[in-house]
Amino acid sequence: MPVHPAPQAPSSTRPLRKDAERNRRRILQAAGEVFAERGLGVTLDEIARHAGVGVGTVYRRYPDKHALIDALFEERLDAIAALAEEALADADPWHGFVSFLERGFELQAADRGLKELVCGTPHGRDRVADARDRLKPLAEALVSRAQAAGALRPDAAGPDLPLIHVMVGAVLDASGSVRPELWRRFLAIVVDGLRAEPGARAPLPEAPLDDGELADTMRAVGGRTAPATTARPAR
Amino acid sequence: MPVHPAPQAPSSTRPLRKDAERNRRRILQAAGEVFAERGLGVTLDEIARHAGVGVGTVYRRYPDKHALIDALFEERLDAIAALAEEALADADPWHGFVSFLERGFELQAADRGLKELVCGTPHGRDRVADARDRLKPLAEALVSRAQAAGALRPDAAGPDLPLIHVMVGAVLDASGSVRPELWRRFLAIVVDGLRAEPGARAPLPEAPLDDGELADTMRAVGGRTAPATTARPAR
DNA sequence: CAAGAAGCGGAGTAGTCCTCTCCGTTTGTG
DNA sequence: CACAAACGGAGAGGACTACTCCGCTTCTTG
Repeated sequence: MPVHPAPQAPSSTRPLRKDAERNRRRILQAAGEVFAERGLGVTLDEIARHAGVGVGTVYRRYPDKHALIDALFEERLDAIAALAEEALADADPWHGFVSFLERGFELQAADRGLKELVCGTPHGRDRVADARDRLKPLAEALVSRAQAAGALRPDAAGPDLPLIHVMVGAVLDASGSVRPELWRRFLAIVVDGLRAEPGARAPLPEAPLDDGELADTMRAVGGRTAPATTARPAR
Repeated sequence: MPVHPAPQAPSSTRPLRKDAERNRRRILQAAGEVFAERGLGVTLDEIARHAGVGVGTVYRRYPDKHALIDALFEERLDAIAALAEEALADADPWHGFVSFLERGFELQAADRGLKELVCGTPHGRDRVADARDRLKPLAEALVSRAQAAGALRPDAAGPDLPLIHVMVGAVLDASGSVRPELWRRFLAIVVDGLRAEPGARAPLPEAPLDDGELADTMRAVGGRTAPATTARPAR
């Protein structure tokens, strides 16, 4: 296996050749676009084509797909943690809580690859696990602060948040290409269900789907039949 | 486990040979069990093994996988429509509405194949489309009856129901093997969000996940990286 | 402005997984 | 018992994907 020196080698080693550096940028940008649009499942061949380089070039720079994903999403995962901190600084605990959810989904709606990373795709590995660990106490704080303020129902809990992401994320996946903003409607329902006291409910955003949209959406859900949990009962 | 009404060739052709008939039953039962447990993605080889017959035998009886699924799930889809009619007969419109959701998810929690069929997997084809068409007016009625009674928020709509299935179904998929009943907690949140007026909220059922369970669950979500909307999967 | 190092492209390899076929063998039936 | 019906399961064939290899091109450097 050929050596793959520092992927971006900012310092120590001598700088990349001009064309190599240009290609590195192209690859990163292409990967960003393609992952965002079609998810982490795309092949590196596809990214290479989009970047206008050969696959070999991609593999020379990033030893495998995972390394590329890692390099690409590091900052984006930081952005989510930053979101939580921002929300925690919000004067109104409930508003902070809700806007954390909304912002989070906005990011995910704009980037399918990010969504898959957040929702536990195996590609994530360490970097994502780190991000999750960093996020956990923040989410916990967000929840208990909103509960202390009497706005969030007291029987909700920190570990419910990831599942809420799973739920609304499923709507995103299903309807994303049909009505990109539909998730707001269902997040609103969930958020209303999380309120401690139902005082002021805003009307639901986004009209319900019409028949045609619904048909398209349901077709998208099962895109393909899930690969059926392999025989292995556990890890 | 359920009844096996008229096989499929009750009249015209002459009855199957004794062993053939026995195998037909075995296959159907094995398919029921395996699809329920692992989803529609399992291979026919696997079903054959489970049934104790060769693949050839399965293919002789059912020209392809789809035909087998069709034969197997017809009655189960009817059961869901029956559920809706039952719910419509409930004296309390809100209770009818909620119990329709609950019963529906109970069925799906017990049968992963059914869940995939309901949630728009491509395998369904005609039979499922029919079932959906039959269900639509019933769901619509369930919704407007509950709204007329002032129990369901007026800005909810019939076409929201399938998406609610998608949402809660996602929780089912994620946590099914870790905490099979967790969906009840999130369905409760959603249902509380759908209430017109928040009078009597019951506390959430099912404790939130603990850290270990959460980790297992999130690992299950992205089981595999979604195959990235292919350009044209063809047919 | 050479010459050799660095980089490139993309066909090809190897691996996985799945559906469905074929045909020699076994079993049931009249 | 004869012969059609049914069986089993190896393997053909197809789809896809991650990654490698090596002859050719492009930079850099003295």
